[in-house]
Amino acid sequence: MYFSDFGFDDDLMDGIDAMGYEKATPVQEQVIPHIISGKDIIAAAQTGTGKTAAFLLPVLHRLLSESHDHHSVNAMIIVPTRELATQIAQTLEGIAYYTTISFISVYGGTGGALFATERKALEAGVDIVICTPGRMIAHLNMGYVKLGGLRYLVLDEADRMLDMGFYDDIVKIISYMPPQRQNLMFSATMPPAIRKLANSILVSPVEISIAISKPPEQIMQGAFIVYEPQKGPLVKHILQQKEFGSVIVFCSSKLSVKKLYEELRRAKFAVGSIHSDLEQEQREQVLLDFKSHKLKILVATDILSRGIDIEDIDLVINYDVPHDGEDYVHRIGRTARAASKGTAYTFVTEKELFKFHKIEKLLGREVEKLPVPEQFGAAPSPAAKPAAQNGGKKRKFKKRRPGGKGPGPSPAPNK
DNA sequence: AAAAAAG
Repeated sequence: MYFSDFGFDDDLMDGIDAMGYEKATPVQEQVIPHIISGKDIIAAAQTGTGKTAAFLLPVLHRLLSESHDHHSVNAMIIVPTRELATQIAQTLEGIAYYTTISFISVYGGTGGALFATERKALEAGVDIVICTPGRMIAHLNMGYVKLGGLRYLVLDEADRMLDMGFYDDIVKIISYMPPQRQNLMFSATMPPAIRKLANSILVSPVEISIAISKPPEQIMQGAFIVYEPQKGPLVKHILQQKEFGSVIVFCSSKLSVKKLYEELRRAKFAVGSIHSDLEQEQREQVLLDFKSHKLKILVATDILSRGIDIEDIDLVINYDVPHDGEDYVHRIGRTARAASKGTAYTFVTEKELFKFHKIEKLLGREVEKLPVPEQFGAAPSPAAKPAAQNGGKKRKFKKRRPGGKGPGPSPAPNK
């Protein structure tokens, strides 16, 4: 199906053409007609599937083809991270270029001048607002936000937002909205908490499921089973191979990001880092530098694992094993965008083997174990299971009581 | 079990 088949507004079509969009993705094909017909939607869809345009285009089309209140916010898109808000605003800027639609992104970490600009827009009315929850609540608390004409609510990365503890914030923001509105909810996964949220805000929604929780086939996945001290030298070794262009190295904590960033910086790599301890201005600058290839390597927390679409990343390194399979899929999905090829390496220490096996289970296949180059010394055996191999080290798990009954675990004593 | 988000 082509975008010209949806009957979009002419000015909107000009923007679509200018962006080079031609064929609709499966998500777009399924979601757009329902949104145009006014239905509430709950969609299981991952990033990189064209999800953003799937909700932006029909909402824009409806705003353009129906009369709406110019002295109110008309559509609100709530997202989990500031970077995602910025990215959606950029996409919107492109496709709405030839239209009269006004929009603003509203998120924290920015100074007084920007806050005042946000306030003006929210007070005077703006067609589309893209926001993170905290900053929106700050504005709502001041009482000047005009939501009387709000007719569209989009919750993007809903599962992520709940993970981050935004449930109450979302409910609070919605409590300011008129009940007559169209609700669109997008989530990579559909755990019970998402169902609950959906039940409480969606009205007889159409359910759409496209996402299979699997990474694209064209990503070459590999894992290095290593000892912790081997990680630093190994990552430098890989980064020195000149065949890679842009690389993202994911760590599972801010501390780990900071340490690795310092180590790579001292080794004279063109490296940047991004995590929530940085000033918003730095976060944005680093991302710009990375996108413009001034920085070839970006060390990041999971702040970048979801939703962020950066072109030409050909290698993702998981310096730490991600906390769950979903995070893994999202992280490595940063590479091989738009059907290009990509490589994803994961460093797995003995401690993380169990976690990694769980991820492989979710993937439904084993990730190839790559040999650690000899110069880094002996590595743990890939077959090692934390419980099976403890080469002389202290046993970490509890000994079964001698009189213990049956094969089941004995009750753990309260320590 | 960690990240992110309001100052």
